[in-house]
Amino acid sequence: MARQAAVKKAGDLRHTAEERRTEVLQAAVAEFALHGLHGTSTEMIAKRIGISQPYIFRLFPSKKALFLAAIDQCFDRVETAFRNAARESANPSEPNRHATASPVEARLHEMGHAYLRLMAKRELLLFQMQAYAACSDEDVRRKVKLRWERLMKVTGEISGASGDALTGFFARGMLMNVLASIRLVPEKSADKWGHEMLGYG
Amino acid sequence: MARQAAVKKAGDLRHTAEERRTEVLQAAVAEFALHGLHGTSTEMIAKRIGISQPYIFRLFPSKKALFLAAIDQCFDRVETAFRNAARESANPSEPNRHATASPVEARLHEMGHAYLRLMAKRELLLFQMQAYAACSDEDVRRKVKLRWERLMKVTGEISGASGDALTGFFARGMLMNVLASIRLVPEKSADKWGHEMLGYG
DNA sequence: GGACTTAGTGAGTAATCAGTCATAAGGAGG
DNA sequence: CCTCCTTATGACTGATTACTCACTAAGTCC
Repeated sequence: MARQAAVKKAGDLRHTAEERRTEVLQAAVAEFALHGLHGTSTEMIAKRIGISQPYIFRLFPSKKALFLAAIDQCFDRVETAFRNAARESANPSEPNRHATASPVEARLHEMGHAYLRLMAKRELLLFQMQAYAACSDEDVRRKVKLRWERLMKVTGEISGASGDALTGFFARGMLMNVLASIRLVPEKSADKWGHEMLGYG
Repeated sequence: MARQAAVKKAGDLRHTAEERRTEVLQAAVAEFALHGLHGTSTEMIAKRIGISQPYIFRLFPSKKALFLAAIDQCFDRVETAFRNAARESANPSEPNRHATASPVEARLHEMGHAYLRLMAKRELLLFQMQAYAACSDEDVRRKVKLRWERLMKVTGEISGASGDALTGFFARGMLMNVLASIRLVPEKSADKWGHEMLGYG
């Protein structure tokens, strides 16, 4: 707060390292999503938020470390969205949509919608594909594998689903990822299509 | 034939441009699968088959053109495998495995197995992921989209499946791709797991 | 054996890259 | 005012890149 009391020359401010780190991370997700680990230069990331390229290396030890942090952020966002969706489906703020569905189905339904909303921005969607593609790198693979295991466990726990229902849920999600990556589905009808795809039309 | 009559000093032979092109294409699939479009240098590809790096550019106009050719080859192999599988399931050389299944189910079953066999080599599997990841490039995206549309059409035609059955078939395939990419599944039980995953256990 | 075509390479180029380092400059506390 | 810490950059480096070009040599036809 003391810092905020100082006069603000717009855009001239210095930020804390922590603020910058999150900025860089966000920019990194955006750039990595478009061009992948090897196709993205640290300069691209720096330019996106208007800092110098060397400063990236003060905030992250290497480009790969930044990529790994981006993976964590990506999975965190999915996990959070799933938790919120499951919580929302607990107190039915949306009445009479699927009165006949079981609680488990209702939660999966809500989580499917949450996933669609998250991926509609395309940034997370494309970054996810880049993360899978970069899995020939052992560090990347380890991290992605770890987060997948955790996501499946968490998803099973909070939805109550298991076995075929859970597998089917993730399977439809992955197909959606691919088809959305290549824009096989007309943009305009993506919403409707997504809901049908996920089996909750 | 006239060419073959000449004395062969092992390894000293010159090949036709066409032979080299297929060699290069094969090497390209292997390298691109591991390191992606941007992570693979033309030198890596050249070294793999023991030719000079500049010669690549006599056989293909650019690195991207080579990548696009690799995409075609990848989808061709899947398509061929599917066609063969459907043909095989027509004359039941394997009796009494699923006597109760409908012809459509039997064909999908056989095609699922064929896909597992193809992907077991991991080369096509990983290259596929690289192709999806490279879809921010418009030329790549166009080609992948085209081949996907064609693959879905062909698959529907030769299997007789449609709607949910077809969607489910591809969805399970994509989930398998991802989980196999990150080796989430223990290598030893991959076969059994794959069959269960595809719903034909 | 000589002329012509085709396979194949060595040497280079201009550009780009991740990462380093010395140093500037903003702000807080005295 | 001065001191000290942190934010931030400019200038650089050695390595790597896709791609070009002039050239060699192998094989073919007459």
